Amino acid sequence: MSTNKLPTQAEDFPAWYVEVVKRAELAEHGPAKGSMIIKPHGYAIWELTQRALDDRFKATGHENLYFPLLIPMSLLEREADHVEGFAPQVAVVTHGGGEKLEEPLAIRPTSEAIIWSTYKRWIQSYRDLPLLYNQWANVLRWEMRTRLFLRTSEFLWQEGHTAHATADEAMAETLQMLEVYRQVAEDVLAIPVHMGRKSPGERFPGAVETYCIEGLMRDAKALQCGTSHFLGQNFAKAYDVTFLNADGEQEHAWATSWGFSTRMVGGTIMAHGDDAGLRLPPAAAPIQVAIVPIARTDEERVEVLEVAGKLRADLAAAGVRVRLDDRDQHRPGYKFAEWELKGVPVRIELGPRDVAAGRVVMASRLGGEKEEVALADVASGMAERLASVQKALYDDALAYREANTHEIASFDAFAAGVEEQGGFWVGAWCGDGACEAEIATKTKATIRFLPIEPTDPGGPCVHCGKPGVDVAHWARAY
RNA sequence: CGGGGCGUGGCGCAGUAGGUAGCGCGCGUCGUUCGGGACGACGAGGUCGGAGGUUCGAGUCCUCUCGCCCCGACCA
Repeated sequence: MSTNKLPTQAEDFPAWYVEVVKRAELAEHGPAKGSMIIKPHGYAIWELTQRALDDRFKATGHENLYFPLLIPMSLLEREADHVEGFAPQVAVVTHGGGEKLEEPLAIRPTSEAIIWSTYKRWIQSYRDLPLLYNQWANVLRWEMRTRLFLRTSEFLWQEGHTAHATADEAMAETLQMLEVYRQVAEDVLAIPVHMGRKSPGERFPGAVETYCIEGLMRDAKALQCGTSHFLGQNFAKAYDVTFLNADGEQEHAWATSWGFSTRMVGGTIMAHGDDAGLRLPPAAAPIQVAIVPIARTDEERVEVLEVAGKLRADLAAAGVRVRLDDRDQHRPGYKFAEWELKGVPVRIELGPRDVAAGRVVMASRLGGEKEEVALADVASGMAERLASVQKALYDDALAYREANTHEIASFDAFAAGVEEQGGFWVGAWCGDGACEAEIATKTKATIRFLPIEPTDPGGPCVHCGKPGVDVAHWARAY
């Protein structure tokens, strides 16, 4: 690991980000363009996120299944908007077994096509509905520009695909999963998010409505953190999925899909990190507590490690993810810096003086003074301590977002403000896609979201002056 | 696709007029160290992205080629 200083967030945020990802051993570039090797510390963050999501999926009645990576091109091409939206990003397998394939196979950029072509066989009657399924998978999108975690050509995610008998039920499902995403983003990753609706221009290809959770990163740029789509009957029509309702009539099924990806590991880094590196929310921290033993002599080492080992066992028994850093090739100062870089929320220093006094020295990744805590109280008080770190990170991010959210007083102020300080800019929008596009061209800011229910802004569009029909949050985004 | 950059020990880099490859970190052994990124000694490790060419001789010059990264347009 390099011991040079990190670039600071203020001088070069993108460089800071890449360096943190690499030095904290979250991930590195794979050999193929835009690909990523996720290392154990990064993957463990993803695993914790996965578990939090999966538990909630199960609790809301969903089951996991798995569909194939390869999709025959003809299948993918059935839904017009969907094809048009994804065509430029699809990688295609043309050869296999040393020969050119009869029909090229697309590597899934998302799985609506293969899933809905299959649902056709699974759905006959309203009694077969709803289908509440989710899959954990990798997908591939040929991106022009990539960034570790935030945008890689291949990424890991979950994609839920549900089928319903009525539009109302499908819409309720769409919003329910959006709420699940909000909970995981806020309660687990400690990233405050807005729940909203995408403008037609930002909608998922093939969706009737796209809802999203949207967060603000430490550089005042927005990040789309998860999306939940109400697909209407578009896919059922494209893939001919019909069912007989209770009145004996054929109907097309109603669909939703929703996804949350490894991008959020990047979001967690950018929402909380500081100039010393990562700051992980305890709920998503692979290691919540690192114990650094300190000793000079062999006798001290034996004595300290014995106490440290017992402390580790006590913490583990209390349900804490704890690491005893007993590596002897590094001195304590090195370890302090490393665990800070890796974002471990709480560090415990344990040396001969502490052993003698029956206490430890505790340091929070959030800063402040080191604190002496009686050995006997460490394990019992840890859950509460971690919870307070979790809350503090969330509160900090929320305060940052509030401080970087602005009402639009005039278009010029908006354009200048978004350029100089970033953040969310809130104001009235006329609902016209052409106007939206012009704003994007002029400011590089896009509508990140509209309220879930259209809301009268009570004034004219901030750009064109036509009557406003909705309240928009604009920002520059990843 | 447009603009820029880079391919040389594991990582980051240097490389003289073309003369047979070096530095820092890391790695191994030993010793001293250990409460905020330790130090010393010794040691291991490279057909310089690939192919062709010029030359007595190429990391270095020429031609071709492959790949990756960064910045913009596309996107979770």
